Amino acid sequence: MNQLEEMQTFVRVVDAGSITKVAEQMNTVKSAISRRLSELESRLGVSLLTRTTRTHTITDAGLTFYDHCVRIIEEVSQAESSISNKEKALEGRIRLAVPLSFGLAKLSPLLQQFNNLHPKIKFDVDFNDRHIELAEEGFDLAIRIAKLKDSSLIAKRLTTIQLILCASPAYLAKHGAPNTPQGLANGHVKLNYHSAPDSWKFTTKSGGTESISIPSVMNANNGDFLCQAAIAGKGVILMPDFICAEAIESEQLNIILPNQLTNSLLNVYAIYPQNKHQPQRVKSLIAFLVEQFKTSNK
Amino acid sequence: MNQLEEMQTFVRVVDAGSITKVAEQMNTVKSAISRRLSELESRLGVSLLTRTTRTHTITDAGLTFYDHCVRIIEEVSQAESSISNKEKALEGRIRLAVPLSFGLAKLSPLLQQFNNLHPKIKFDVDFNDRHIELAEEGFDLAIRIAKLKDSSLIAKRLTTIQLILCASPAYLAKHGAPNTPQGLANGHVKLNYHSAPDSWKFTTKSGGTESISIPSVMNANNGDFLCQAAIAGKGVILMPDFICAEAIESEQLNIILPNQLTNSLLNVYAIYPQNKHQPQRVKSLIAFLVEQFKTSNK
DNA sequence: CCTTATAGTTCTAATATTTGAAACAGTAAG
DNA sequence: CTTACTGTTTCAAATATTAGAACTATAAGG
Repeated sequence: MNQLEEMQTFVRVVDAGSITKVAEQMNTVKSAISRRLSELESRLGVSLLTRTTRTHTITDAGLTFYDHCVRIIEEVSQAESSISNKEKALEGRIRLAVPLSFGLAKLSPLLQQFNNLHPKIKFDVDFNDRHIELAEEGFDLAIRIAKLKDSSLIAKRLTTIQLILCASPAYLAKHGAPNTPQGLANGHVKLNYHSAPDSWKFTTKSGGTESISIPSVMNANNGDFLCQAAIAGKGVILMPDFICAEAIESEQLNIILPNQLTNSLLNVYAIYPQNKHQPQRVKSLIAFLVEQFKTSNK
Repeated sequence: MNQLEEMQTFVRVVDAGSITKVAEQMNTVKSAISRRLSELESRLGVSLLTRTTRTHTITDAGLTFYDHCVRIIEEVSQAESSISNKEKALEGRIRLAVPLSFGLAKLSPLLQQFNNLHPKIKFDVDFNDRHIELAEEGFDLAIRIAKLKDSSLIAKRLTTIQLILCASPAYLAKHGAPNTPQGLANGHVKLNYHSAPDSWKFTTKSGGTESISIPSVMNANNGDFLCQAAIAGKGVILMPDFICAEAIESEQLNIILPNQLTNSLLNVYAIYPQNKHQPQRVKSLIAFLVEQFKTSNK
């Protein structure tokens, strides 16, 4: 019982005035068309066509039904094509969740660029460091830093972030610039970034691992704030490169113990629900981000 | 591929928020529901629901599609129920073709009665003696007198008509009232009713058949007109009883050679296309006519 | 008027689709 | 950490649909 196909068949038979012709149009045999019509009439309990052996005339009820059918068929085709087109075209809205600092520093310009390429794609960006249930909150895509555990999501690595240990020249002048991890443990204080580990691990020149823990004089979940504090000489920070790069460049901050940190690399992932059918706009954005990060890292 | 069922399933899943519940509602198993959704999404090439293993959230596209679906389902149900009800209820229009004289004389009062019983049933009556292609011209029903050959139609005998040979007393006084068919052949003239045969057949007292042909001084395709002419003494008429009964009653016409005509009975049939599903109103009318003629003939 | 071609219906074997049941995978709640 | 529950997948069995031929009846053409 395929109501829609029955309706379609009925409409075409009325239009063409011939079961045989419709069978040809629809690439089937006349018996199939005949049976569909009978089926429909039986279900409705109404004759739609008054038949002689060779011709048929539409009944009153048939006429009424015909009008309904035409409209319904039109609406179904609209319903299907509207969303299919929308999803296949580079337009519509992308809901995106990004970490605050990385988002502002690194992603923001890329999104602007992407938007220039595809002006019909609108963004709805949530800058937030909280954990987000992608599927449940209706996000198309999220950017996450570091490890993820949600296994029903798909992750694509975009780039890496270098963690850099640094402090201001004034601070270092006052507390002494350490040459070894051990040196850091003597009298230094840190400004603690939100989800950072309590202790820092270093790879020594001999190849061993050393874990150093120093007191935190300031905690915050915002890297830029801590970076400002470090520039003001409040302590040592372990910061993603994109946050402190500028301060290092201008020598407001100096790198401490370069290349000695273990696991100083964080991965940045684009993660998205494992939808079988992803809107084209989302696919495009992911591809764009992958491409951009690839070239900018060269 | 049953699009409508897919849409229905999708809507119910969105409403209920659970595939399992919908499976129960629809008296099937969850695997069927799950497969229908996947099928629909594949065909559209779009994710309608973003799934985790235990829950799902509707996507943007899903939301759009949902609205369409709800409207379409509503319209389909309207389309089907509207005509089903209309055809099953005692309302609507009956297109009826009836012979002119018989229609006016015998049918007209019955139709009025029927209309009083079922005031919602409208009539569209074509009083016409021409041959009508029932099916092709969209009639629900026709009343026909005598034989019919259209085998794709169904006929139901309603009543019989008695043909009566008569003339006015004045005419008979002038030309002589015949006692035998042979007597009629001597100097009598007839007023010829449209499709009547050229010669009249009589059953003689000895049991034989006699065929008499007399000149026609007037031809017409309207019985009432010929009846008036006969009353005016213009000639002999062979008329259906319902046309001349009143004139005979009032002795404006006298019966000639009573009970001697062969085949003086005509059958009246209700004929209708052999639709498998006839509107209830038409069924009712046929039943009513059969019933009324049965009682009136007692 | 008869013959032939054609339209639609019905029947049946073959084919395709859909279902139901069970196994499976993953998550939430206790 | 276990249990209960949700949704997905798989596959044999049930169901529905189709193609093709035979059949009925009409229209058209000689």
